[in-house]
Amino acid sequence: MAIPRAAKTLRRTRIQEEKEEQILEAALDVFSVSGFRGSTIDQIADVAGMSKPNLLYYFRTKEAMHRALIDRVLYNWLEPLRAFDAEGNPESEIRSYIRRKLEMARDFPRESRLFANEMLQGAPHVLDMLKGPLKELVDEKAAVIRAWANSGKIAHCDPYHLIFSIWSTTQHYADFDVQVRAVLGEEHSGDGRFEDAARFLEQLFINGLLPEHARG
Amino acid sequence: MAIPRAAKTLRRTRIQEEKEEQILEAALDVFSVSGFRGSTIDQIADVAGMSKPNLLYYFRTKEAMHRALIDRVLYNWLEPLRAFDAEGNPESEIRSYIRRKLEMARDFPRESRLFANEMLQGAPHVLDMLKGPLKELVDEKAAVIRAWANSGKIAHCDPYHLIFSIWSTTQHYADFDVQVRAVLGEEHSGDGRFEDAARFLEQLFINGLLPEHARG
DNA sequence: GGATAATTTGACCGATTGGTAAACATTACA
DNA sequence: TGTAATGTTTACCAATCGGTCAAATTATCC
Repeated sequence: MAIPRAAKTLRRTRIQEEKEEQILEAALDVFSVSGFRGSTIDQIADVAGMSKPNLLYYFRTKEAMHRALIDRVLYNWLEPLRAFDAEGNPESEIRSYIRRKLEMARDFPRESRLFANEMLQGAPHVLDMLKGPLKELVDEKAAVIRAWANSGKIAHCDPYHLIFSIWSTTQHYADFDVQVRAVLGEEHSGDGRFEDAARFLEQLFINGLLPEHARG
Repeated sequence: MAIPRAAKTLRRTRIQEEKEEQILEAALDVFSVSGFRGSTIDQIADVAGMSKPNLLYYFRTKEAMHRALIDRVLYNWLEPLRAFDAEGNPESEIRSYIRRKLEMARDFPRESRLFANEMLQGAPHVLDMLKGPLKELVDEKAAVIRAWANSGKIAHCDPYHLIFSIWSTTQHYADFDVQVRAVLGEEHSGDGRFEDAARFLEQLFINGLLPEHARG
């Protein structure tokens, strides 16, 4: 007789690890394209290559699947911002933050779209995280940027909007990938496009933030 | 006896104009949040304050509603880019393009989210428009920007990525509004936030594109 | 006012939705 | 190897989905 699913968490079997992994991978595929409401359990089961009830054996509801997926993806998503270092040199810190965010957009576009979908819907599942941990992290990094500006290392600017603009420009290449491809033409895809974007954005932000005394 | 709906387009009555307007307004509300798949006709009918069959009297399918909505919204959406003037002065053209896009994000956030949703899903309903009219328009404006760079009026840069970055930074304030609000705190909403964003972005793009000879 | 066209509604349809129950199959472990 | 725990499947459910239909209502125009 099957044990009530609440007990499942007491000891995790090999099969549990594998199947949950498999399911979340499929869920990422589906949720990142259609959002929560637009995705169906059947779709996810299809992609995961298992039956719907089997899927529901591991995650009791669609909600639970979505929550598990977001939890698992969230931590890594904020890693680049966490790595942003107050002790470092502003130019190289900003440069490598842009690089890292751009690499994530290239290597984890589904994760980017998952969040974008969530934002468009008003962040019903992650609002607390935005107002809590995310805000705190951004506040901390904004203070760093402000200190750089005050000591003349970069131009005076609103650090929050600077962070927003790095987020938006880099994530754009994941979230609006279709549009970027349509406008540039298919020939400009792959690494060339990535390098062009990186070069442009670094130029934009580095020159855009050059301290006042460094301009003519 | 009701006339076949195909004949409806021959002569449009007052009621038709009003109701179609009412429906598209409601559809914008719903589609912009949940995307095409995630939205239901019942939801839209609810918001529009009319019965589902009545709604389907004006638009025969959900698809038809969505198409009509996108058609209606598209033209205005590209207006700022169309207004981008080759004859003008680069700095003021870029400045006012940013302004205009930011105003649209502020005044028409639902329209912005409608497109964002469409992009995330791979643009199933507007791909031809992206590859056709949009690409042509962007190609044209990119040539203008390139000419400005070649004549030393602005720094050399990839004009396509410049356009992408203006799109993404400005639309971010509509599409990721929840996140922006969560991070800035509710007190920083309204026009103050808009002005801060405009100031920051103008600074970023104007300084970021300052021609090489104008830097120290 | 009456005829006619346009609009609106309630009742309904088959397909799909999220989710369940229980029988069945497999695994882990003594 | 036996058996209890774990995993999988088939069949199913009520609710919701996109959409139809015919009857009822309202607007238009002579």
